[in-house]
Order: sequence, then structure tokens, then C-alpha cells
Amino acid sequence: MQDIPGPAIYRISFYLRQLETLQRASHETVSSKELGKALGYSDAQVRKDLTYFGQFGHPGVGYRVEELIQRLKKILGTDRVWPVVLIGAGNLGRALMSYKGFLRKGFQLAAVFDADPAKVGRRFGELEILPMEKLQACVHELQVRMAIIAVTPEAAQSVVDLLAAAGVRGVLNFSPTNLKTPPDVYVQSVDLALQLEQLSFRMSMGAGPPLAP
Amino acid sequence: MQDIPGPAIYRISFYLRQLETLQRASHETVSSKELGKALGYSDAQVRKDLTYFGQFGHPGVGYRVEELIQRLKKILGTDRVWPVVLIGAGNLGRALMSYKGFLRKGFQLAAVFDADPAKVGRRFGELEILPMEKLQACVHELQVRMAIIAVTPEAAQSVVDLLAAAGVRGVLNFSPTNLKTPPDVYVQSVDLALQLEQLSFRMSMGAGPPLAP
DNA sequence: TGGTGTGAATCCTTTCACAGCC
DNA sequence: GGCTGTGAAAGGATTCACACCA
Repeated sequence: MQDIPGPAIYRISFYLRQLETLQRASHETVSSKELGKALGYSDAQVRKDLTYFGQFGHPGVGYRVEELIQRLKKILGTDRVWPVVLIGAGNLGRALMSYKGFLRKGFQLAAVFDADPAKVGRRFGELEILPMEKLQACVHELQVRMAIIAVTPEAAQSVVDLLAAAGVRGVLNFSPTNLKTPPDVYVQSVDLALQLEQLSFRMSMGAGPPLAP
Repeated sequence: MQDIPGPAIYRISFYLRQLETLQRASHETVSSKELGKALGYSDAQVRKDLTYFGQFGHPGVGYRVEELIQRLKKILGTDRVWPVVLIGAGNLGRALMSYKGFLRKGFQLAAVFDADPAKVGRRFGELEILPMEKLQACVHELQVRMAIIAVTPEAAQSVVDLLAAAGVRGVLNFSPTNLKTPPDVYVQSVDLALQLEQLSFRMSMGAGPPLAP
């Protein structure tokens, strides 16, 4: 597979999300023009993006919704269920524990950990909060490759080090800090307050049209 | 102000975050090289980004941390406190209600709304959950320009329409759906499950280095 | 020496435009 | 007619390299 623009990979997720909406509305096929319009991209952009990964379209017809969904899931690696561990059972962590959207996309919270002894042992639905000492064994046992971090920024680096050592290869980080990892561990960060800051900037500028994402 | 690359605006937020970390560690000045290294950017990138907004550096010295923080805050519009309303008091919404990071960046939750009568009236700390009927009046009264949406994807579009009509100009959307707004309303979306999906993709590809954000 | 600011050059991404297919 | 896939062209963003400054 040659090299694919970073933004295109991001858009693939949006195509999939929109296709699932179309599927619920019983659309059998969709053209690059329709798909693009729904998401604010050009038709050429849609076609180019999709052909980075293969030839999924049918000339004169468009793309078959069901077929394209299956293909994109395979590309994104969500054609199966991934076990995920969550570190940090504070306000945000607990909200993530009961967030339905993860399972819908094929991610299952397998275990939750927290360093605070006061929290360890408490149950939320299926899940009991475990002490950090059990992290390594759990990751090995359940073959966990992905983790979500929702701890304080001060603790985040040491947690990600632990995770990397235990064999985790991908981390979704909600702590507002930059994490250093070996090159074989991929970190995706979401800083909630930073998102509001971006909003504030666009508005201070006079809220024109959205610039590049 | 001429046109600034979209990614650069995003990086400005990261520069600010890193500068605040440096400030806490009592650094007086920082060079573009140091700042870039901490965040994984080149020194040229840092200088180019900053000069889109003005000339903040001191040749031979670097950038003065305190000074640059003030300048960037002004650029991002966070040199003051913005009142923000939150719509949706489900799991995620309640976590956001008590998220400390917002206030630290100059965003204050002014009110919370939910359509569910069972939730209306319940208190969390300072905040009481209000019925949707009070939204319009509240936005006017408190001069609210920004909102956070944490409702179901089905409800999100009608909520954003309400907000736009009430005068809100910026929306941070946590619902996994595409929102249509007039061009003077800016929407910043965060799809939590989509973030995991991106992680899954990178890992399926063999978890190379992070591509463009 | 150590550092910024910046035009020029390079690199990457998106759009255009059209051949080919249903 | 409608639509995809794709090489070529255009448009943006990043890096280079150097003038200039403390």
C-alpha cells in the first residue's frame, strides 16, 4: 500500500459514518457526489480517497452502501471486536465506561484501572475498577492492544509508559499533555478544552467558513 | 489578516499548552527549536506559524514565555472568560459539567439543559439542569456565544438549530453526526468512537509514525 | 554564537477534466 | 445520461537556506 494523505484516512471514518446513516435510511447505493455533499467534500475528493484503498465503485451506478461499509470496516480494522482497557475512573473515565458508541464501532471495554485505592473495587455495571498492579497481567491475558487514558496530565506519561511496556500499541489520550512513546506505539490525543479554544479562535476571527480540518 | 493554514491554527493551541507547562517549570524563554522538539514539529514550522500572527521573537534570545502566552491567548480569544451552555446531561454531559479543564482555559459553564423531564431540576454542584424551554432566554440573558452538545445523534440537529436561532455562534459537538449550520455558526466536532477507529486503522497498518493530524 | 523572520524551493493534497464503463 | 477511476494541473503547506539581529 503506497502512502495515503493523513486527512484522507480521517475522512474514511466520516464516509463510513455517513454510509451507516444511509443504510439505516435504506439507501442501496450512493454516488460520490451525494456522499460528498452530505459531508462537505467535493465528489472528486470522495472518489480519490476511496481509490487510495481499492476500486469499490460501479460506473453508472455509484457505490453500493452495504458493500462499501464492509470494505471500509475492513480497512479501518473494525470488522471485529477489539478489547480496550481504560485507565482513570474519574468523571471523564466513568462517562467513557458507559459510552455506548464504542461498542457500536467494535470496541469493548475489557477492564478499568485506577491508582486511587478509594476507587478500586467499585463496580459500574459489568465492570469493576481494578488496581494498577493488575494492568500488566490483564493486558497480556486478554491480548489487549488498545487503551484509553483519562488520568491527570501529571500521571499520563507514566501510565503510557506502563501500557507500552505491557504491549499496548495504540492509545487514545484524553489528558491535556504531550506523550512521548516509542515509534511502534501510536497515540491519538483529544484535548477537550483545546477544542473549545479552537472554537473561540474561529469566533474571534468573525466565524467565517470552516478552514481546513 | 491574510489566510493562515488550518493546521497552523490548531498548532497554536499546542504551542500555548506547552508554553504553560514551561511557565510552570519556571522557564523564562524558549527557542523555536526547543518548542518544536517538545511537540514533534520542526523549528522552521514553529517560527512560520508564529509569524502568521505577528513578530513575537527576540533574535539571539528566543521567545519570552510569559509574553508569548499572553499574545497567543489574545489571538485565540481566551484572554477572557466565555460563558458556555451545555445541552445534554447524560453520562458524557455530566462528566463535562465537572471537567476542570474548561475553566482553566477560560470557559465557564453557565447553564445546562436537557429535554428529559426526569433530569430537569437535578443539581450537580453549582448547576441545576434546566428544561429546553429556558434555553433561548438564558442564551440572550447571559450573552452566551458558545455551546457544547452532548445529546443523541438523532436530537443533535434540532438542538443546533435552536442554538443558532438563539444567537450561539460556536458549537462543540460530541454527537456522532454531521451538523448543518448557517455559515456564521462554526461547529467543531469530536466523535469519541471515531478516534478509536483511527487508532485501529493505524494499528492495522502496522502502527508507523503518526501522520498529519 | 545563537537565535528570529522570510522568500524560494520542495513536498503534499486537492481539484480538474476526461477516458472508459454501465 | 450518469457515474467511476485517474493522470495532469493547480493550490497549499512545510522545509530550506540565508539575511539580519542581539
